[in-house]
Amino acid sequence: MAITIRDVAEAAGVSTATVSRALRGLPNVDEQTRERVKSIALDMDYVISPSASRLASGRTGSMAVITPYISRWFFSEVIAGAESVLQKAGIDLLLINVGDYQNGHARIPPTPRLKRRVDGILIVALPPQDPDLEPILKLDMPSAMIGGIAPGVDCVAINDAQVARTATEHLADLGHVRIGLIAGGPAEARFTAESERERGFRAVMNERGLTQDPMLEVFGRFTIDGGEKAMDALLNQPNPPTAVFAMSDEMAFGALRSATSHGLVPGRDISIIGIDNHPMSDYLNLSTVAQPVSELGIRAAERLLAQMAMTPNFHADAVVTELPTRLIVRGSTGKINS
Amino acid sequence: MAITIRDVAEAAGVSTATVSRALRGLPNVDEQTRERVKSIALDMDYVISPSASRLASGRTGSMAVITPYISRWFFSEVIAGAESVLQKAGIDLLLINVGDYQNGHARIPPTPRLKRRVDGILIVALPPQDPDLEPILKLDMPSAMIGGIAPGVDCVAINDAQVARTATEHLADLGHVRIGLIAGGPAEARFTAESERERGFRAVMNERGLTQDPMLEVFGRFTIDGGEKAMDALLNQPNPPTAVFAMSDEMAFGALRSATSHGLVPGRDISIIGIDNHPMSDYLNLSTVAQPVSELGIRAAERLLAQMAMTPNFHADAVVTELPTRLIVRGSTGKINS
DNA sequence: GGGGTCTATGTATACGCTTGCAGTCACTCG
DNA sequence: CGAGTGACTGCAAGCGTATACATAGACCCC
Repeated sequence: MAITIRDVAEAAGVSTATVSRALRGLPNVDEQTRERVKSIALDMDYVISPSASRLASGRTGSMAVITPYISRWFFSEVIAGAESVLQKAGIDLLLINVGDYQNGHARIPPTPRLKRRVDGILIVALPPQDPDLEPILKLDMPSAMIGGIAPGVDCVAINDAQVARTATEHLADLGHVRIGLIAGGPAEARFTAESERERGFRAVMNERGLTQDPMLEVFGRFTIDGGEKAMDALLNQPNPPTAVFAMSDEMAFGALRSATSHGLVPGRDISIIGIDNHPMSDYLNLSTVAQPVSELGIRAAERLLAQMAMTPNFHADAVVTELPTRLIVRGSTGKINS
Repeated sequence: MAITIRDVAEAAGVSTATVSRALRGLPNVDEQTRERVKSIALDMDYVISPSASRLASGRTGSMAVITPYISRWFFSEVIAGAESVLQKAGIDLLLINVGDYQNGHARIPPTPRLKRRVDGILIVALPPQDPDLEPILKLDMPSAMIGGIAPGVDCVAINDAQVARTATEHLADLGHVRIGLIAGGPAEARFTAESERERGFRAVMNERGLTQDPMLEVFGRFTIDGGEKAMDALLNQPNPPTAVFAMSDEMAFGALRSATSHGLVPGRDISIIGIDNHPMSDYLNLSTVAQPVSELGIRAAERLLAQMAMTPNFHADAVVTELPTRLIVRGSTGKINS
C-alpha cells in the first residue's frame, strides 16, 4: 500500500541503505547518486516512515512542551516562540498541558507520556514544588526550563528579582511610600517568578526604609478579575496605598479598573505598574517592565536542540540564559501628590 | 538498556502476545493474568515503546493541529480546547504553525510532516484558498476543520453570517443608518469567517435599505492597531459613520481607542460592536456577539476521535457542527443621537 | 461420548527503517 | 608494481511491538 524505502531503492537501482543515507544527507554518498535518489523519492511522493525510523534509530525527532496553561498570553507566546525554532529544525512539537488540576480536573501525570516518546522536554514555568516536576527531570533526557530554576537543567529566564526591583524603585523614585503589592497567590504554590519578584520588591522596600504593611499585600491569581478584586481590597482600607506593584500586567489591568471605579485617576491619584508589556498595556497606558516572552521560548528551544546534538553526552554544565528586560514608563505611574 | 515487552513477559511467565493484549485492555485475557501483568509492568516501570507500537500497528496515536497563529487569543483558546480532549483520549497533539508566511518567512509546507506521522488532522481556520489546504485534505485521513467549510470534511463553526446579522441588526435597531464595517483584509486572502460575516452584514444593510458607502468599509487585519487605524480612516471622513461593526473584538478595541482620541464617547457619540467576547471586552465595555471559542476546539477534536474510531471507514457523511452565539449588549453601543 | 464452541494463550512473522561491517573500485605512494 | 588509502555502496541484523494463525483446554448439548 504505502510506498517504502525498498520501492525507492529499486527504482533508483541502489540498496535501501544508500537511499536512507542519501535522503538524510549523510556523507559518503556520491552527489549524483544522492540527487537521483532524491528526485526519484520526490517523484514517488515518498516520505520516510517516522515510526520505522524512530524504532531503528532510537531517536524520536520530537520534543514535548509542558505547560500549565495554553491560552494565557504569556504561555501561548512562549509556545509560539518554541514552535518556530523546532519547526525549522524539523522536530515535532508535542503539546502537553499539565494545568488542568488548577481547574479541579483529575490530573494526568505526564511522565509516562514522555518516556520513550520524545527526545527532549521543554518545561514552561512549572512551580518548583509541582509534583510532576521531579519525575520529569528524573527522566534524564535533554530538558530546558523557562522561568524556573532546577539544578542541572538548562534555564532561560529573566531576572525576576531585578524586574521587581526596577518596578518598585520606579514607584519609590516617584516619592511613593505606601506601596501595595499584588502577588499571584500564597507561597505554597508559587512559580519561581513569584517568589523572586517578591524578593526584589522587599529588597527595595527595605533599602528605602519603606513601610511593609501586611495589609498592603494581596493576591490576584494572575488574572484580570483577580487583580481587580485585589485592588478593591487595597483601596477599601482606611489607609490605602498610593502606589501598587502588580506582578503581572493582567493583574494590573484589573487594578486599573478598580482604581477607576473608585474614582481615582491612574497616574495622578494612584500609581500602578505591572510586569510583561502585554499587548494591551500600551492600549491601557500601563507602566510596566517589559520582558521578551516569545524570545524565552526561542532560546529554550535552541538550548534543547543544542543538548540533542550532544546526545548522549548532553549532561554538560547547565546553561542559564538570562534575557534583558526594560522599564516602560507610561501614564499609569506618576509623582505622589499631597 | 531500556526494558522491553519481552522482559515483562518473562517476568510474568507469559508470552509477549499476552502482555501486549493485557496491557492494552484487549479481550480474551484472563482477568488474573491481566492484573498480574499490569502490576509487573508497573513495578518494572515499563511503558510500551510508541515507535515499535506504531510501526507494528500502523496507528500513530497522534493528531496534528494546524493553525495559522499560536498566540492569538482565538487560536490559543481553540488549541487549548482540543488539547484537553486529546489528552484525555491519550492522543498526542502535534502543534504545527503554518502562518509564518504572514511574516514573510519562508513557508514550510506541512504536508510531508503529516503523511505517515499522524492519524488525523485538525485544521484551524485556514482560508479556503490557502495553498496548503488542498494537499492536506488530499492526504485522505480523518480530519476536521474549525471555522471553515470544505466539502467532505467535518466542520465545526459558528454561523458567521448569522453572527454578523445579529451585530448589524443590533446597530440598525438602535437607529443607525450610516454603519461602517471594519473587515479583516481584502477578499483574496480571507478566512471563511470573513466572507460570511461580510455576507451577513450586507444582507442586513440591504434588507433595511441602508446606504452601503464603499468609503465606510475598511480593513483592520484583526489586530488592535489595525482596528485603530481603520477607525481613524472612518472618522477622518467628511461624513463619518455613526456606528461601526468590527469583525473581531480586537479590532473593535482599536476602534474604541480611535474614537476616544477623536473626542467621541462610545455608546453616545458613536456605537461600536465586535465579535468574540474576548476576555478584555467586558473590561472595555464593548458590545459584542459571543462565540464559544474553546468549545470549537473541543468539538472538533471529538469529531476527529469519532472518525478515528471508524477507521478505516471514516468517510461517513461530513458532519457539520454549528455552535450557538449570543449578543452581549454593553456600553459601546447606543441609540443614535441627533 | 464425540463433535462443536468459546476462552485463554503461544508462535512466529511483519512492520520499514538504520547502521555496523564488509566489500568494491579507483587512486596514490614508496 | 604491490600494498595502502579513501570514497562509495551493499548486506543483513536488529529495533520492539502487534496480530494472524495455531493450539490447548473447558464446557455444552444432543
